[in-house]
Amino acid sequence: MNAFVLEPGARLPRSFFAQPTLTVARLLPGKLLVRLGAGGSRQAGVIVETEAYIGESDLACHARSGRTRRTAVMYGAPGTAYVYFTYGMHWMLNIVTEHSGFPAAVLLRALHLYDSPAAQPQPATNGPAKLTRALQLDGTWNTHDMCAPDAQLFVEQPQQAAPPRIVCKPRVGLGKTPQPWLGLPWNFCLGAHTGS
DNA sequence: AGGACGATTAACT
DNA sequence: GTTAATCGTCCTG
Repeated sequence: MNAFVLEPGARLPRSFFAQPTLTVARLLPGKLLVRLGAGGSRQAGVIVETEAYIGESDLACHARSGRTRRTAVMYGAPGTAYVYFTYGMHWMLNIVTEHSGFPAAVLLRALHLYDSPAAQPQPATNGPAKLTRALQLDGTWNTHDMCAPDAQLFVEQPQQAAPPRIVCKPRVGLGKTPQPWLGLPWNFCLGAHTGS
C-alpha cells in the first residue's frame, strides 16, 4: 500500500530456507519476493500465501515418487527455485527447503504485487500460475539459486515489518491425495490485518 | 508405446 | 457447479 514496500531490504540467507519446511512456509507470508529484470528493473510483491510440501512420505509432494529428473531440484540446496510446468500451460514457483538430500519445498501461491518505482497496486496475483505469469517466470528459472549474491530472483525482509497474522488451512488442489495428507493444514495465508 | 492425471485457470451453464 | 485447454511426467505393459 505504501512506497516503503519497494525499498530494498535484507535478502533472506540460505540458513532461513534450511529451517523446517513448515517454519519457512509460516514465515514467508509478509516477506518480499523480488524479481530483477533487464535494464535494472525491479518487480517486488508481498508474499500472501504459501504451501509446504515435505518429503517422500508426503503423498501430495512431487517427491512421493522419489528422485526423478523433475524432482531432483527438490533434493538440492535450500533456497533453490523449483519451477515446474503443469496442466499443459501453467508454471509454479517453489523454493526448496531443509538440508540437501531431503526433498521439500514451499509453493508460493499468491502475491500482492507493486510496480516499480510508482508503487501502483497491480491486479491481485491470487493464484500460483498467475503469480509466475505476473513475474514472467518459467522453466528457465528452475534451479535458480535465490540465495546467490547475484541472484535475479530472491526474497527480502521488508524494512518496516510488523508481525503478520497468519491463517492456516489444508492445502489446495490436491485432488485424490489420500488422508491424512489431504487435510493437513499446511497452507499459510496472511490474515485480514498485516499488523500495523 | 499408450494412457491417466495434474500443487490451475477462465469461461461456461 | 461444470468443463475445456494442453503437455510433461509417471505408471503400466
